[in-house]
Amino acid sequence: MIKKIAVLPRKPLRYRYDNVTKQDNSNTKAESKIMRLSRYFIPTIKETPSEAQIVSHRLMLRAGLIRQSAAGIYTWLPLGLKVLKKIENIVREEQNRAGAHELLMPTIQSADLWQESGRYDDYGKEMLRIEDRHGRELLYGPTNEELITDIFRREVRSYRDLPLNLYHIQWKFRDEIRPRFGVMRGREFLMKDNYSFDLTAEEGVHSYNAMFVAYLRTFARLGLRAIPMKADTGPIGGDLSHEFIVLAETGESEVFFDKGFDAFEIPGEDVFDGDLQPIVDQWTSLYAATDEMHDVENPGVDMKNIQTGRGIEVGHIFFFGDKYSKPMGASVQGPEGDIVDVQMGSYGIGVSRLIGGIIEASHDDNGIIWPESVAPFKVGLMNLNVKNDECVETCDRLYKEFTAAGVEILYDDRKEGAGAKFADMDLIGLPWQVALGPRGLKSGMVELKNRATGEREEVAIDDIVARLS
RNA sequence: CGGGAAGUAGCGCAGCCUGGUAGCGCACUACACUGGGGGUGUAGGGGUCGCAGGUUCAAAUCCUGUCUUCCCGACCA
Repeated sequence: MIKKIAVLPRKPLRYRYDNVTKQDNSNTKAESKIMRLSRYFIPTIKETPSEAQIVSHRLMLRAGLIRQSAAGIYTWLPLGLKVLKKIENIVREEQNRAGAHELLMPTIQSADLWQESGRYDDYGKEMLRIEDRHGRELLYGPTNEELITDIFRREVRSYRDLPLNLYHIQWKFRDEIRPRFGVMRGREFLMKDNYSFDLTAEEGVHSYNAMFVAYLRTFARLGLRAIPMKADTGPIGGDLSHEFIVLAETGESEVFFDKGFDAFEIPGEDVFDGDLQPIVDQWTSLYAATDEMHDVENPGVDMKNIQTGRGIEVGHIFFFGDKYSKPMGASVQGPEGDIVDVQMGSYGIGVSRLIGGIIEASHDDNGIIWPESVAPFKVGLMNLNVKNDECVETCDRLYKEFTAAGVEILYDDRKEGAGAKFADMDLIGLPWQVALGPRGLKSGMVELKNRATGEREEVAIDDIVARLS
């Protein structure tokens, strides 16, 4: 049988790059045209979805951040994805600052490595196992110790290459018996995990300390109050381990911590060159424990100084020495020519879970209250009357000016009533709301509202862009 | 995995007990009015009742199986 094949013209294909390269590729400008709510995609829900039990899950569905795809598996809608990326970036910046290097390991792993470490059988049903067309055993990675150790042992031979700290931000899958609480306890989740390699235990502790400090800074930048608590090292093992617990009234577990934490300062960004031990010593000097570790009968501490609250675990750091390096042969040649098993630590932050944590810690009856650092947009501009030409013109102008000033702005130009716009804007939770209607137009003022405090003030139309830039 | 519930329009639900033309509210579409806190009216569109099998003249409704989702517990970033 002869198939007719379309013959391509002989003329060489020539792409015109000029038009593309001349464009301004800055995010703000590229996005500016679509940040009109009438053209954007934020499907908000007025009613409470029945399956969502906790406030962050409800608000994430209502504000159009996520939609459930299967139990514990979610699609990230544009607004949710924007927040996720912002969190991811803050995590990334602080990791880089602390000296870690980013790479990206795959989600699908071969079973071989896991058989070598012995965890293929140990991990149990929580690990999602897959078979490819050739019958090879694969798995969707629940964590990456095996892979990273394999990379390390293949590429690193000498103590001169140490210390080394590698991280990635990648989707993981753990087939939880019972996923719940939306993104807080999903099966698929985005996690930053990293692994430090050092020659000696002392240097390993230094790497641990760097991560400890990086975590303090990361959570603070996310607008969270996180307290490091001594953790049960559990199956991962090791001597040194802390959980970072974010305080939120609706947290999953009860926590007990010394009032003295209130006075501690978050380390500055230049601390990594110096000795970190005093910082870690300070933050670990006071009592702090989750209900698992806290003995109510015999707390071993004067409860008069202890406050209780609820918290959500958002990070966990471990130093476990040669627990994995020894069985997997991750060693280097030391300065004396001897072969030394490296000292390892691993450090995790639940990036997707953090969105839930942030909302749990920051919301009210009307919706989400984003900390400015992770807000999907800084400002929401509302045209309260789209039938009024002058309103439209003025709002369009403000929108352009905000965009030109580099302010991340969402412009509600929909043909909705004012009430609907206010309600959606509160639900979405942008830090600043700018409302302009015919009434304000007459006096030359817009209403500026701070979402967090609820404070409103009149600001001259001509001043508002500068005010929020 | 143990215990408990639920699958009917995009969302929230009624109808099932007692089998007989598939409903309500919100959302959606069109038009008009309204225009500073989810406004009003008129007219519309949309559902093989999770799936499969069985009983019956007839099944959303009764029976069996199955899948999915949610809640409580043990587990966990």
